[in-house]
Amino acid sequence: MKACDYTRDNMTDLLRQHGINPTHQRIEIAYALFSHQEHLCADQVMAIVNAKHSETSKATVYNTLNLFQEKGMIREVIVDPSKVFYDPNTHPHHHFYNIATGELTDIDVDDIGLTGLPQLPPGMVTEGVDIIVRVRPTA
Amino acid sequence: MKACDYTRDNMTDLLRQHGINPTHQRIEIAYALFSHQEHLCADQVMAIVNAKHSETSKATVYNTLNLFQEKGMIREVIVDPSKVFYDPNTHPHHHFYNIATGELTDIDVDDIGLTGLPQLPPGMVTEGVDIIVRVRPTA
DNA sequence: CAATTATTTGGAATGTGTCTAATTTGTTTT
DNA sequence: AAAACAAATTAGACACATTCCAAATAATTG
Ligand SMILES: [Mn+2]
Ligand SMILES: [Mn+2]
Ligand SMILES: [Zn+2]
Ligand SMILES: [Zn+2]
Repeated sequence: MKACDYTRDNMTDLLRQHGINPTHQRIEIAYALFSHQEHLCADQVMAIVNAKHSETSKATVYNTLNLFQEKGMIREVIVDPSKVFYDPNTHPHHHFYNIATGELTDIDVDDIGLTGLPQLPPGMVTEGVDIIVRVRPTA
Repeated sequence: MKACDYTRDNMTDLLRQHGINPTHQRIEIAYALFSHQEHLCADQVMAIVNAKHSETSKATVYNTLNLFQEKGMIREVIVDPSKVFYDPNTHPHHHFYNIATGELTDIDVDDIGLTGLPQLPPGMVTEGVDIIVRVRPTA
């Protein structure tokens, strides 16, 4: 799917596909995340959605991002102790994290090989593997 | 160094080795982290240090943990959006994160192999690579 | 000892994120 | 369509980790 394919109508379908009732606010929040194709935190989403006229409350932005995540429509990225980033890319992938700017960049999981992880204790299952490469501009 | 080798006297040396002036509070905080050999967050450190009589303020705990980290004596682990964990193990290594209990377990870096990381853009250097394996008890 | 510097401290402030009870919106029933 | 019911949104209070600040203490220097 190309970036220009992320229309509000497509967001409505996407929401339905994830069993989420499409409302004005939910469509706008989904559109903010998917049309930008970026890793955004809650207050950035809020700023985008309310850019013209204030339309969506803080509570709804947080409720909705958590709902999207529970339904598997987006993913959380934990790299910054002060805020959560939300990622519209739910395919398995990893991240470069620019510690100077806070910018996140995807790393395709097909490219990388990871071996030698110790066996899990019995009764444990892997929920996911996150690789974060912290980078910074040369001093 | 064995666990029983972490005495308060050794902490004094360790602090000096990192260019940190050893004070009562700094020695206690270092001792809390190194003698436990665990991943602790700020309020756990505070609880340990003040277990008997309240001796160290919240501000000092935070100041000191940040100082230790800047001087490379300990390391931050970012896995939980609500709090930072501090790790007395500064050797390169990775982590299991039990999302049910919040417990962190080290993974030795010698055991694992990681290949295929894309080349960095020019002017960028890698500061570190963190691999976090999120695990949970079988449903 | 006096002066200076380093460290610690309580408490206020900041910033994310959650909670709650009231309102609005949407849907179903009669 | 009006009433009843359910779902979603909202403002603002709240919680909590962390930082900030200016005053108090402690340690060092001359
Ligand atoms: Mn969440
Ligand atoms: Mn920090
Ligand atoms: Zn991503
Ligand atoms: Zn560790």
